[in-house]
Amino acid sequence: MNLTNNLKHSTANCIQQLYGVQIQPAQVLVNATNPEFEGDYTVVLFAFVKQLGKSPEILGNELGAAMVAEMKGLITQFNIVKGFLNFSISNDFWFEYIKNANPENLLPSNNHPKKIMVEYSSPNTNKPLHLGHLRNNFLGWSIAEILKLQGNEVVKTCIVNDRGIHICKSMIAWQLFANGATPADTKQKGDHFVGDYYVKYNDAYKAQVAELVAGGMTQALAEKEAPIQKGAQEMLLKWEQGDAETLDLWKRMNSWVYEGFDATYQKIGSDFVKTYYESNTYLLGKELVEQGLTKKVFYQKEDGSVWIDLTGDGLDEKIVRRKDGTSVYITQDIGLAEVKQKEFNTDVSIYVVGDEQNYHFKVLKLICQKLQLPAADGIYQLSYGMVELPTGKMKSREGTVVDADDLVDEMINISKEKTASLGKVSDFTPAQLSELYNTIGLGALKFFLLRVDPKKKMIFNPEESIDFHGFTGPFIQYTHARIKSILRKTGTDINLSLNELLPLEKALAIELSNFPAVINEAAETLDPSKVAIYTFNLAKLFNSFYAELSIANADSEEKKNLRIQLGILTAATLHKGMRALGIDVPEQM
RNA sequence: GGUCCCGUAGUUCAAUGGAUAGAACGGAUGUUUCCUAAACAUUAAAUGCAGGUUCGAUUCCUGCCGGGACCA
Repeated sequence: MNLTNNLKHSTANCIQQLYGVQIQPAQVLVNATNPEFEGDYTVVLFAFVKQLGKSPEILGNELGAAMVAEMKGLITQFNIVKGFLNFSISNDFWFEYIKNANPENLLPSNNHPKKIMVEYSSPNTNKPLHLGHLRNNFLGWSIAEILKLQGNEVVKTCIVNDRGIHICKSMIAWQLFANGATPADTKQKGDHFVGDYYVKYNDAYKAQVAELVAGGMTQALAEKEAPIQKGAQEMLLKWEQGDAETLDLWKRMNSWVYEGFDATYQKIGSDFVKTYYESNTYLLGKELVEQGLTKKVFYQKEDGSVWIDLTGDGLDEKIVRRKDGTSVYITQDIGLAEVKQKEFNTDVSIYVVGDEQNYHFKVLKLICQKLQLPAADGIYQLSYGMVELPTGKMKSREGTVVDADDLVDEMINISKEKTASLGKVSDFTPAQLSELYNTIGLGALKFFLLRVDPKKKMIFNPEESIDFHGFTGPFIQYTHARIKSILRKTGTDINLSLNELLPLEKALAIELSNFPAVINEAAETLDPSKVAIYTFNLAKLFNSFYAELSIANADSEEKKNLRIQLGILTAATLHKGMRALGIDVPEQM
């Protein structure tokens, strides 16, 4: 239990003893004391003033005295300002904390570990990954890592949308325009190669429509009649009928795409325990639709289509099977939820999916609940906002998509230039340099996308967003490298003896002690930005400490050892925190 | 038409109903005989509008204005 929780329990306890009133510890608000007042932690009393019929002054005095008595040796004194009860924590407590903290074990304890699935990435096979996918991948990976740090068992999965009309568009364009070319021939990454044919399809389609319109056809009709469009539809039909030639081409082109994806995933550090393919799962919901009809969860309309009425839950009616018997998007998801549950039997299943699908997931969970599927209650969408450009949304048709591979490469290049201009790593081998550029470039990118509350849409400005100063990954990486550099010089073989703590030393100890609570909070709210903000604040605090107080040349051996220990703990915490974001921290930079 | 989300310094982001709304970038000014200046210190600058609830509202409620998403 951390100190904040201790204070909450003690507050509840003392109120119970003094006034016989029951209060839940969770109701007690404990904050860090505002720096302009004396104290370390503050209990906010206003909430209890009315309930207990006491003025804040009297309540504060009685409660403060009782808590000092109860937590003797821990709390040294208290003061009251309006309704704020400020407690000072003893120097010895913080010293003991610093002395006993184990840099190898900084994590929260968890008595109720869960088995949690995190599904993320979810690409289409007709286009390469873009900036939006990067946010998804980084979020998914990070939240999985944070949940692991909290002590849970995590299964990372991916669903690949590998079928449908959009894939057929790439396929027909390839047949028409490629002359049998392959990614190997053109020395192109497979996903980009296939994506280019998707673009070529759209160009050809537009040209054909324009031609038909010029020949006197209406726009609407032309859009239906364009030969390439008809070709794609025929191809989809052949695919569904299992036509061997079509399937061969489909497999061949998808394998190119997967090769490209794998390269990107490896570069950005995404991995999966299991990858599902929609081509294998898209029929799975059908059985459940039949069951739902029997259970009268669904009903059939006169035209034969199958629906569910969710108006009682504040939503609409939703179709789950078309009149021609084909399943819709949500039917597939119901089937997949069931399959995943059978395979992994998880307590919770988190889907990392953009907020444009909020409604879809609300419906999905409701339907699963009404069907009484075991997976139902565990379904949770980690909904994240769009990444927009200063000019607005990314639009592939207008060529304003920021390509994931391009962006990653650019970040690495910038980190290379920046590192070279500082000239601090002249002793690195070429391989070490290359690794360092990757670490810094990806660190900057990941941190940039993860430092914002996932729920909010964010703006990415290609010119201005790339920064290596201030609230960035490289700032924290630099702080870590700097600590490591100092520790290499001072050594880390130390013996700690009791010290009076200076304000900056104490502030660092307090900040360090918050780490487990931050991990818990990030895990509970599925919000890696909490970890990003925390690591930044810790690094900033250490940099102030560093500028103010010398470690290697401290006034006394005791001080030196104390500060070395603070350095060890800070470095370890930054390392753990950044790893939770999928970011490495270099030993030197 | 219905449902949902979002409006905070010039810009990008913070702030479980709590003390004088924090950071970063950009702007201004300083700090390098001493442990990594990708750093540190000082400084100017913001809650869309109008009501309401509350001891206290960026946060909750209502209306309006502006931006976005989804469902037909």
